[in-house]
Amino acid sequence: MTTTPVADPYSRLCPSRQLLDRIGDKWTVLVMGVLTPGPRRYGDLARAIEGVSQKMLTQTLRHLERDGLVTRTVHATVPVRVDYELTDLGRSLTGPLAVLEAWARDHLGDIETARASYDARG
Amino acid sequence: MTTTPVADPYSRLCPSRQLLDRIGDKWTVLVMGVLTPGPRRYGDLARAIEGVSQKMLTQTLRHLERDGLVTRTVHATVPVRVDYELTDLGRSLTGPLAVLEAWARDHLGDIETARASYDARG
DNA sequence: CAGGATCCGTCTCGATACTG
DNA sequence: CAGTATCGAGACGGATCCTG
Repeated sequence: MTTTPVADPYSRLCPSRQLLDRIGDKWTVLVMGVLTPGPRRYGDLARAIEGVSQKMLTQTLRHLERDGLVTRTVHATVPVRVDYELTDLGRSLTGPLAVLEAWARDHLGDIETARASYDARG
Repeated sequence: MTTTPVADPYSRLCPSRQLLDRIGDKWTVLVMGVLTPGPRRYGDLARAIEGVSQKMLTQTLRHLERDGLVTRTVHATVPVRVDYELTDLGRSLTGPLAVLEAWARDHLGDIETARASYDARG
């Protein structure tokens, strides 16, 4: 390692930022939440996550699969059946997500309150 | 509590999702990262976070202030001086963020690898 | 059943120019 | 120094139609 340019001190170096780029979209954490208890079929996911379109559900699952967080298994039955399941890597992420969720449960109300009083004043 | 409609089971109920809506944008975690050690001036933030525009830095700080995560203190000197500092609420969030960062440090490489092999095959 | 393809609105973000 | 105002590009997400 003769030349290891640091480049962008923050945008490159901050791992949280890179991670949030991957899980910060609208549906990823919801999908992972449904998959946490165990494998689910495509249709189950679609029904469990109310409001998601097929496009976004599929796109989210593809991204999760691409990043090695979820496996996609096609059963050659009639009709076709596709199961999605968290990988070990995916499961290792549920812990940190639970930490976030716990904080949110405890403090989202505070944010709501702060925002309300901020908006009330100006 | 006679009527407590659950409404959207997931999009409303998932606190992680709501939290990510607030910290999942491009600059928030970076700003909080710089503010974690202690108060910083506007210009310090701008210089520390390379690549951020004044517009986005200001907008991010306003949002953080609005949500009660950061305080903004104007010193009536010449020239003007403005300090930003994490509130107790803001500091309470640095723990969960550190957990995320730790996971990212340990596993972002795995994601990178998975993605590379996924792209290589198709 | 489990998607793929397409169109289109919205919202985020960056660049630029100007101000107390 | 610490912002504000405006404009335009591009990403993100939703609705719809079609397929093996």
